[in-house]
Amino acid sequence: MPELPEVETVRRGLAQAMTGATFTTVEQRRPDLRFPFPERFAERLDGRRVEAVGRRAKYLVIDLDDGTVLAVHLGMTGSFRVAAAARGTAGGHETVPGRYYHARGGPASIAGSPVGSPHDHVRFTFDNGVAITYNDPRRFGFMVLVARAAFDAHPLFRAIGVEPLGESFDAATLARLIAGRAAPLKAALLDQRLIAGLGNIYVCEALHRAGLSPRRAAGTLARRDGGPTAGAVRLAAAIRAVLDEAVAAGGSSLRDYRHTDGELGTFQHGFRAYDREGEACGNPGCRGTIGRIVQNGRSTFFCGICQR
DNA sequence: ACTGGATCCTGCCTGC
DNA sequence: TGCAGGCAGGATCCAG
Repeated sequence: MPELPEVETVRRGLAQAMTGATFTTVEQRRPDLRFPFPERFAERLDGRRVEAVGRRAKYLVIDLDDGTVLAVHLGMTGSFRVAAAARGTAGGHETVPGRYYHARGGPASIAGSPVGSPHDHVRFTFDNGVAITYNDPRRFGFMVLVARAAFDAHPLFRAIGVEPLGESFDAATLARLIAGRAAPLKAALLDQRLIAGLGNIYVCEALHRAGLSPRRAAGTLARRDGGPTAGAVRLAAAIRAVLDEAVAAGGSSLRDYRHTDGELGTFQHGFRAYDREGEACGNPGCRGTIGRIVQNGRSTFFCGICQR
């Protein structure tokens, strides 16, 4: 689900709501998500103050005042909803997360019930009056507690690759990462050990913008001396551009993704390839049509005419 | 080294 | 109308 732009949007919402606040209640409604919750999860959070809400790849990284990090992965369908502190009267009850939305249609339902969805798995409350609920129908998400000092060495995080919006990501870095690789570009860009945070949507979009075939061997974007080809320069720029634009739009809303305040991201309207099978390729001067193939079990959308 | 497939889950959409 | 099957933003594991 959520790829880098969606996780970054969630991060901003959580940072606004919980930075500086102290956990007063942690209600854990089932023993596991994708993995079991950490031992004594609620007790270990209770009374802790949130120092910062960060992001690494597709993980939310919440630093606590005792040197512990609460790291959260949203999987495919995880979401947080923030119910604001009771300043003013916003209707008396909060809306409920986890409603499903059609990819192209409007909301299937907006009205919330005060009871809560069966997929609300964790509810945090804070001393500033904020309540934050984690909802995850498919339960591919998970939460872990890690000592800050051990974070970089943790098995989940030690192999994570470069941040594509970070200063160190450029064409030269991209070329170095994929030099010598025979795997298709699509697979290489989805590999979190190389570049962290891209998923199916933004890989399709970046390759389309760069005019590169998802089937092409990744290593062909590195010159023999390891430097970037013109294609690598285009791809690095396309990755950064599409992520920047998506973050600015608050991410893409398909099915169940929403901001922590319930608003929808709008970048799905900016898709040029993803989920546009049969539609005209929008690249300048190209008269091709977007097609769909399956690579590594995932749909790839691309134009066979201008993506070489 | 890479690919394909299965797996963890639930729910929506399509087609029969 | 019902129901089975396919598919979905992630990620890991295994066999070949």
